[in-house]
Amino acid sequence: MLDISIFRNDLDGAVEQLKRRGVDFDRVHFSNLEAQRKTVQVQTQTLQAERNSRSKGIGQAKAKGEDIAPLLAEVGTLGEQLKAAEEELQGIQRELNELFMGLPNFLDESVPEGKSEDDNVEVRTWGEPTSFDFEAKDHIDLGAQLEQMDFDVASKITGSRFVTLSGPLARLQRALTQFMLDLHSDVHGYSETYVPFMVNSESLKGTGQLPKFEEDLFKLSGDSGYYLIPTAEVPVTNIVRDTIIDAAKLPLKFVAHTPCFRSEAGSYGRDVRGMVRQHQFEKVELVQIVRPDEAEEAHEALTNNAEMVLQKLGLPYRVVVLCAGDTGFSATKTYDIEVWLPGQQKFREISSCSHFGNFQARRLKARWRNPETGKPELAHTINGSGLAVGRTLIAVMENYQTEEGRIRIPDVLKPYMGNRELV
RNA sequence: GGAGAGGUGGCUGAGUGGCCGAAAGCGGCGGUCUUGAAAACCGUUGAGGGUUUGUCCCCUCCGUGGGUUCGAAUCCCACCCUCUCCGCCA
Repeated sequence: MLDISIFRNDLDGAVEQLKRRGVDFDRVHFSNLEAQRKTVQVQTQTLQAERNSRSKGIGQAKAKGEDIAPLLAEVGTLGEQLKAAEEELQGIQRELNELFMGLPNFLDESVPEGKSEDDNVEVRTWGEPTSFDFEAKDHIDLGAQLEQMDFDVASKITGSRFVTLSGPLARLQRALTQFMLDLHSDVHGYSETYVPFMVNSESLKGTGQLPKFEEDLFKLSGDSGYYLIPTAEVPVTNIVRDTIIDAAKLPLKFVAHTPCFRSEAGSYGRDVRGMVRQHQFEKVELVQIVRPDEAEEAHEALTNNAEMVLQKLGLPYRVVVLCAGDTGFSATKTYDIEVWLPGQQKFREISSCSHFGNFQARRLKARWRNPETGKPELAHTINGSGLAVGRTLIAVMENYQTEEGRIRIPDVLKPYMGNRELV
């Protein structure tokens, strides 16, 4: 959530910021609401103060054994007035809160202008697109030929956008997961974390998926109100919800492997074939909770941590910075890492590394105690995939395929694959 | 699923209608002492918001949401969560 005081102090600037995101902020509506809030809040608090002092007076009179009947009569309709004022204030505050919960984060100055993913800006590339002296297949054909990847069986079991893996290919996915977890925990200093795969709505509000993006989520039936997680970001970041973190403990660095569940509402017709876009996929997620003054550096570092997975695997990729129109709701700046997929002759997103500033922290009430001021201040949150395992599996298959349709196993994965050479 | 206990400040834990934003202890911070540290002693120490820049005043917060009352941490109702015992179970 954005800081409402920015809107109070510099409405023009705030409106301008939102315009970059294509949000047309209704400043008249806001100003009216805010003026009402001010009036009603002062009125409410005045009435509360009066109630408090009169009640105190009655208590003291009673203690002295005086007659309190006249005092009680004086209170009169104060209670009713107060109740009415409190209800009005509550209504206004609810409206303001709803308004602000629906506003996206301000963008970082360095985010390029633009409307769609076509306007994202390449920051760097690593490696050269893999070339073959034969006709390269995509992962769908490779998986089918190996008879270790089956979309038809999955659609029988469940429906579209699911897959089954079997044999060495299933193990390869597990190997990738293990490799990523080990790299991030042993080398990059993240703390391995296991979390629930279902979360309550408070957690989803905290990280920004709710209230605006409910249609992207799978909600469980029954009374629990729980949702399947769309990313480990939700449970992991919510570890620090409603906490004040000791400055000495920062930065907090978590790595978690979870399945992710997404309804993919609105993506009908996109990537319908293959494993690129599924309702369920595996992901290794990196999350950092940091001091504001270290956030930008941490965002770069986290992105590099994710890139390192691809470098170790020898998979060519590029990094792009998302433009204004493509940057997600809660993020102030996002780098996407895109891996080269020979089957599509394209770079495809395999990781999204975002800096949220204090946007999530304000919703989460995630704070740290600044030793300089002694006061709690909002932390900054950063996260990124390190990496999307399913898509990494695809990338390995397509980039490491042989003419016979087998998959060579990257060196770093061999220990996890019983030292075999080929799938 | 059945029975019971409990949710209070960074932590432990008192508090059953007004003197309670809340005892005490621990922890933290500052100081005295010390070559330094520890110990001891003294002081200090919750969060959020309004108003205002007069740092004086005011408001809210004792799991959450309602209710009773002039007045609620304290009484009533609902819900959530934690723990213990029994049953069941991966």
